[in-house]
Amino acid sequence: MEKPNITAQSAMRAAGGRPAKVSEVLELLGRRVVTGDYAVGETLPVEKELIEELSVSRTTLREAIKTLTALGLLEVRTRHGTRVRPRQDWSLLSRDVLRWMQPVEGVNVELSSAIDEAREVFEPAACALAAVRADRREITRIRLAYEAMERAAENDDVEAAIQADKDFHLAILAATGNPILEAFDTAIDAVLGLLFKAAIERHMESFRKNLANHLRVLEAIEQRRPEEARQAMLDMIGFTRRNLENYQIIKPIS
Amino acid sequence: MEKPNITAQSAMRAAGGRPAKVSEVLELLGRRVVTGDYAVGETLPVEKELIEELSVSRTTLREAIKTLTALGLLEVRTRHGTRVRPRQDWSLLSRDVLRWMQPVEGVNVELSSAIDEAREVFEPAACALAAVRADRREITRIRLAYEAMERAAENDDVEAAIQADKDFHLAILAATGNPILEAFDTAIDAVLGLLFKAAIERHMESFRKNLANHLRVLEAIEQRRPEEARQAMLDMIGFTRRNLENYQIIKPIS
DNA sequence: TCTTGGTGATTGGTATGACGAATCGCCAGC
DNA sequence: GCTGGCGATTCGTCATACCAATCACCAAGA
Repeated sequence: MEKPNITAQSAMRAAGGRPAKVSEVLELLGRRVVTGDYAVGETLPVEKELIEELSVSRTTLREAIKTLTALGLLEVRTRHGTRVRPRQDWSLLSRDVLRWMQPVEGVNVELSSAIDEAREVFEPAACALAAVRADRREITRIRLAYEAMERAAENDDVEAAIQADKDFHLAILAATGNPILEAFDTAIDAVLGLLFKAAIERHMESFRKNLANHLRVLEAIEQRRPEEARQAMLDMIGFTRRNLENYQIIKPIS
Repeated sequence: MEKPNITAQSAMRAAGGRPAKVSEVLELLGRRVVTGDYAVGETLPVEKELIEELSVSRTTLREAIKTLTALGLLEVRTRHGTRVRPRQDWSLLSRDVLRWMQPVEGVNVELSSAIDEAREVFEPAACALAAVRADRREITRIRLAYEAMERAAENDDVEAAIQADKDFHLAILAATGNPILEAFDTAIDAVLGLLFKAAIERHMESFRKNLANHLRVLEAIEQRRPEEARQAMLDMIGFTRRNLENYQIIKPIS
């Protein structure tokens, strides 16, 4: 049902229960980079200093840095040190990077707005594709997510509502059969949780009102009507956008 | 002008000129995973065996595996070994992963089709956004790329044509001001090269015919007409798609 | 016979120390 | 002042060791 979601976050505890050191270092350095603690273009302290500051072995430090390099945050050159790469090279669709970019409390309005704008681009198209290509299994998954939303609405269960809403969108993405579009699911998964949580907690009623939009999407996909599905998703995102703007979780379109 | 493009590929040679060992191991293991040499869900040989097979130290092997883990290809659990994660978790927008997924000769039709389909989704939208938001600098970059395309057409310079065409599309993406959309530039950069190369080499004339489409996009952006820009890009992609289909570089829409 | 408990082997996680290669900065000599 | 070289710096790689968690196996006891 759920994918493993192996991220630094979830991997932070080794089987035993103690936090894994590499993950700790990764989290710390990753956050320092995205928060600008180490500015773009800046050179990080040399290995020796970081080892002393963090009290870890060189092995551990280097493994963490290898991960940050793979995520596009850092660039290591022999003898020149470790530097922060420009923002456009960061893997913004990585769970870890997205998490680091969100403040511990609240939301990153700039980033959330960008993701919401991207949703408006991808999700209607994904719906249209899903209406054409989804197999029975995938449609069932979408329907189950919708039904879970209905139950959550009845029970006033915020957590379940968020989860079901996310599942609904992820199921549609998965039904496009396009692996490139599916790559976007990380952003959906990582951020819709935040956005919806902020919105739903403020006003569960808006979640209920949005149920009808979801149902339209579902039915259009079931009936193999791509253009209706596209339009329904567009309407839904518009509805959501207005809510998010009202709560200042995202900023209005420029 | 050009971004550093630090990938395993380019990092394969350390400053000296000798290939870096970690990168070699990374390339080898990465390709084994995406080619299915190590199947999804399968457990890789234990560290000791890989060390012996590849004749590298444990440090080197583990740093390579750390990178593959960050790219979503592998998952390491203490005492359980290293396993290949399901395909939908792979970072398809990473240069390295995309490269591994393309055969050494020719193109991966499935993947190329998916990327082309994704382009049709986000590039028209990117054009519309660029028409609204691009600043003078960004518009200049787009125009310069267009002019480079014209020169390449005059000179029958295939390499320059490919590069300029890529630049044109990347410049538009960069002008959206949306970092999430920009994240797809990796896919564009890594794959348009392949696609265009295959197409242009076969028939430079189609590249020339496509110039007018590019000009329409450029002018619409300069004149701040988002809907015209969107439509122009849609037309351009349709034109390209027909070519690619003819050459069986991608498969027809389902 | 089945369960329970221990015990050693396996496997990844971390720490250390060492050496190499490339490069930078400084200083001496021309 | 310029040039050449030498030492120091810094990352890349290697070898080894120990730890913790877990698994497979076996033996003792109910």
